[in-house]
Parts: sequence; C-alpha cells; structure tokens
Amino acid sequence: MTELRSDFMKTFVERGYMHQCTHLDELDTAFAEKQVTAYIGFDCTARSLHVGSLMQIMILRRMQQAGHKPIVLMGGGTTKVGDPSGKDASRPVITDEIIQNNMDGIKSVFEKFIKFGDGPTDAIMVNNDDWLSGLGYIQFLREYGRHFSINRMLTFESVKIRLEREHSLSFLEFNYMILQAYDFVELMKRHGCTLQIGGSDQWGNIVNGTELGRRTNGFDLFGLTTPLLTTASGAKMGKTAAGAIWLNDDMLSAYDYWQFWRNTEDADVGKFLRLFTELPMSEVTRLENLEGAALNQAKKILANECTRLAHGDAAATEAAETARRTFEMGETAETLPTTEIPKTELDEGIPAFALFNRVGLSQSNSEARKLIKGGGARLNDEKITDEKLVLTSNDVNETGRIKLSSGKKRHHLILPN
RNA sequence: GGAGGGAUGCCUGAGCGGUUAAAAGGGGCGGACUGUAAAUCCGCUGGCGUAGCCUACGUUGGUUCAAAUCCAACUCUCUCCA
Repeated sequence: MTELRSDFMKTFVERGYMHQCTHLDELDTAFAEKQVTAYIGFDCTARSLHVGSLMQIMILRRMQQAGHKPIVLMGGGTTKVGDPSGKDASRPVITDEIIQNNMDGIKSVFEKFIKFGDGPTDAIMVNNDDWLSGLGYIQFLREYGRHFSINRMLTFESVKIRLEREHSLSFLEFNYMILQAYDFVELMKRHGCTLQIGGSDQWGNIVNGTELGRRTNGFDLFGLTTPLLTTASGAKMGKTAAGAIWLNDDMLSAYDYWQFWRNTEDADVGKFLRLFTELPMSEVTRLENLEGAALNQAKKILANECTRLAHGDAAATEAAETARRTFEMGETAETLPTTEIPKTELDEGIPAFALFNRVGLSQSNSEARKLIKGGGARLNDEKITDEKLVLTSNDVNETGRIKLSSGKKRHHLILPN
C-alpha cells in the first residue's frame, strides 16, 4: 500500500469512509495536486434525508473543507421513472411538483452541511432531469448505446445474481445503470466533475460511468465507494420505532435527534465519532477507549457534535441541557418536544390514549392503550393505571404543561393555549 | 417451450373447511436489571372511544350454513427438464 499524499484521501481512509476505489493512486494524486470536483447522487422521494445518507453528506462536507468542489446530484429524472429494484412495491407516481418540493426540502438540509454558491469550492445542486427528460432515444442509442457492452454488464454482481436466480430483470432496470453512467459523463462535460462517490451497492453503476466517459470522450474518471453502514447489532442505520431519523427539524426535533445519538450502542461509539463528527482523531481515540459508564461521556459528545452539525450550536446546547435536566436531574424541562392543544378542547377532556397518539408517542390509539395497560405510560411522571383515564385542564402541572411519557426515554409536553 | 412447487401479519415461516386476528422465531414497543449501553428475563405486538364491531392470508370469481384452507382463471415468483 502506497502512502497517501492528499489530505482528503488520508482523512477518507482514516475516518472509515473507504470501501473501494477505481484507481486509488491516481485519485490521490489528483486530490493532492489540484481541485477535484466530485458528485454524489440522491433520490428525491422524500422531503428530507435521514441518517442513512449522513455519511455521504459528511463526505461532501469534508471535501469542501479540503478545498474541493462538491456536486449534489438530485435524481429528479430517475425518480420520475421510479426505482424498479423494489420488487412488487407499486411505485407511486410522483409529480414534478412533488419532486421540486422534495428537492427544496433536501437542499435546506444540505445547506446546514455545505456551502452553495458560485465560488470555486462552493457546492452546486443539479437535477438530472435537466438532461435526461430531453434525451432522444435514437440519438442516445447512436451516441452512447454503442459503448455499453452487454457482455460486460452481465458480469456485474448485481446483474449476475439476478440472472443466476432466474429472477427477472426488467429492461428498465437494466437501463438504470446506463442512465446513471450517462449522468456522470454529463456532469464531467458540464462541470468538469471527475469523481463519483456512492455506497458500496453503487459500485457497478459507478464503474460503468467511468468507462463510458473513457470510451466516449477519453475522460479520466474516478469512482469511490463507502461501506454499507450497520450498527454493531446488525441493524440498518436510521430506523427506530418512531420512524426514520430525519435530518431536518420539522420532521424530527433537534432534541429527538440528540437522543438518537445519545442512545448509540457502546460498540458503535468510535465508528460514529469518526464518521459523523469532526473531532480530531486523537480525541476520537481517547473517547472510544473509555470504559463502562464513562463511555456515556463519549455518547454525549457524539450527540452534541452531531446535533450541532445538523441543527446548529444553539439547538445542540439546548437539546443537551434538556436531556441533562430530564435524565440526570429528573426534572421536567420545558424545552422537551411540545404540542399545543386548544384550552377549550382540554376543558372538555381528552382520553389519555388519544393524546398519546396525537402527540406522536404512539402510532395508533390501540398502541397507546396497550402502552397504558402495560404500565409504560406516565402522566406528569406518575404511572397511568386507568386505561380509560381522561385528561383535562386539571392535569396541567406547575409549569403550565402536561407531561406525557412513553417508557423512560420518550417524553412530550402538552401546552394549552 | 415442457413439468412441478410457492404467494400468509413489519420480516422469516406454520396452518390446509368451522375451536384462526391466524403457531413459532426475528424485529419493534413496554417492564425488571443497568450506565438513557449490551446481554438476560417477563409482558405486549391489525384497527376502532374495545365485554362489541370492522378489515386481513397474491388478484378476481365460484362451491359451501361456514374458506387462509376446496375449485377456476389471472398475476407474480421458485425449482427442474429442454
């Protein structure tokens, strides 16, 4: 293994982002000697991104910090067709309007992490719909189709598996990788983009792009992939009971985001510190080597750092303080996630289970009832024993709120107005 | 092109005419223990303002007092032969 020369690649490897690379030495040289423009693709099927994409976001951020130019590619065009790999799930047709709306939401997430603009290292966001929807089939075939070797594509792992299992692979799906390869070439032409980064599952598609670039225009393109991220217990990142861990605060409060990181398993602390914070490696090493309960300190730092990046200093400090008061002091911090309920409605009385549901502490009334039956529901820190309990304005505590808890960790406040 | 399997709840997977909201495991949620961790143990796990009702076993029809279970067609899947 040759020594890496560029700061960016050193960081990339040292922090655990590295999985595979097309030509590591040359890419490293490129990063060391000039400014590199690289892109990562994201689909726009939702209004926000969740922690599943956080690794890619962090990579773009670090790239920008190292003096390079990140491109965020939104798959507006490909989203229109729908990703066929999700077997039988009928693909909902997404309108242009929704796609645009989702893109706006996603951009607002990115703006927390990277700087957009017209400067040399400013990030840009592009939509592949701009060049894909206008594509003429015949012309495309003539110009690009000739460069794709079916023989070669059949050797790709993703395709091979499907064929071996006699699992039908639709033409559309097969074309997906062609479109993605075309994206890469198009970005090279438009923005001088020479590197595509993606998850390990994108390897085949990425390689396809580098080859298409070379064949059609003699471009030197690079590909870089990141490992598939799972927790130490093998679960996929970012899924919890309450749903996905979204990165923007209108879908998940900064407090809940903080809590997500605070509840990291011991075994994942070091890995997460490396991937999702910008603490120096010496500090990461120190923190991950803490033992037993002392590791909680590391988890708090992890939560603070992650929340700071996604929601800003103030929100992170507040979330940490809210957590401290809630868990360490046993107080009711007024900054816990809060829902306002009209006073008149409260005066009439609302069943406890309905309120739990309304506030998001359960996913259905039944679930809330079961929570209460199972003894996991609390009202102002008192266990609720009556399944049919009706809450009214009389249940408001000294701070003028009603505190509902599901289990020991999830709390929510009701504020009458 | 031919033959034979399969499609069940979030996932895996039993059931093969009524006693089935559907075994078991996983996951998830709650409880105990702890360090807001892991492991372990216990409970819950379709919906509904819940002694009742509604929706569910690929799709559509049919047989029957009664169907996830039987029949037909369709769709999708898997294995084997060519």
